[in-house]
Amino acid sequence: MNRERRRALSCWYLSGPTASGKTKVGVSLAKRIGAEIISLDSMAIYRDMDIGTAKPTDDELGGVPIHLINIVDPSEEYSLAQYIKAAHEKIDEIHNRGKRVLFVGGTPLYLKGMLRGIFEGPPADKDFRQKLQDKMEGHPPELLHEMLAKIDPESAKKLHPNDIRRVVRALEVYELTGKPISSFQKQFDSGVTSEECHVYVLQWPREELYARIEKRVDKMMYEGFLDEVKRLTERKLEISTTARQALGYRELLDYLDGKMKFGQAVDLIKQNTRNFAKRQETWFRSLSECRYTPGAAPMFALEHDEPPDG
RNA sequence: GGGGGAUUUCCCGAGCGGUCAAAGGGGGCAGACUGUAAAUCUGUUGUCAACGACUUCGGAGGUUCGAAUCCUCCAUCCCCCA
Repeated sequence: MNRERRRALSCWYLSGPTASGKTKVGVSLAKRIGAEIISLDSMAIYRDMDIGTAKPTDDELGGVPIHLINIVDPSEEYSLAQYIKAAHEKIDEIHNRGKRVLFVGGTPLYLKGMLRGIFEGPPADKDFRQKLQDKMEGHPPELLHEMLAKIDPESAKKLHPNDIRRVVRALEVYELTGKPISSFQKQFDSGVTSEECHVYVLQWPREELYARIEKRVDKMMYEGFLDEVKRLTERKLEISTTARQALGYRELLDYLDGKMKFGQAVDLIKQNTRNFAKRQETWFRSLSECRYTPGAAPMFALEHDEPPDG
């Protein structure tokens, strides 16, 4: 196990699907263990996107420091690798201050990136992707997959021909490094057990979770979510593709573009959020590090579960 | 009061005598996922002792070797003329 991974595993984590109550529980947990919070959220990194990302307010934080929110402008793209790098820097900073680190958030890919590490690969290459797209003009998507099968049969076998994004990335990595992406990805498969780390996942019965989501979306609308999105569209800078795919924002953006009625947009936000929550849960199930705790009454058994040093 | 149209599996919606447990979409459920991830992709979805059987297409009858598809009556909804 390398140094990065050891460092990541020395931190505490609180995750769970959207609307599971992570912020509230996270803040109280942070206070109990003397931690600063690092947000584990792919959208809260954006400034000016507050209501829709359910960013914690100063009031909710009650003085607990939080990091990696409001660090990029909505016009900028952002990626997994950037997050992981920034997070590791933050961990060092906080540890040097003699505090513990508690990650709080619901982006499972980022969670896995912390827990299992990521591979040092080349960033996305827009030119390459553009060229590939031009080349594919008029050809069936299976052709890409066939191309991949020739250079990296292992990845091709794992990827569905329709999974164009991943097929393209695999092709891209090969083009840029001369090595198949499958040769980089081997290390992430095995994780430590939940007893060996502090990764907590808030859990709710599905029905209750869905009801909480509905309620929360209504609350966001009441708090002025639409105005927040309007303000975003009034800026000079275009909203980046990463930022505009945030739940709620994309539906409201479509509404403002006249693509649907307001009520439809709100219903869609609820629906898409429910689907997302379900996908998050699939992730948690796949990570051996996760320890479940009931969202309604999380218990952290601090007395006989001493946190690791550092 | 008269004329016309509709009723399909959780929802929307195809089907118009056999190849129909019934296209497609939505939803549900499950899975994948490492530089777009709150994204993207995949599988599954009547029941069962399940390569076969059984029950479904508003209800009840009928025609036919055979019906979700044709006929009759009933129910509900919609439209048009009064």
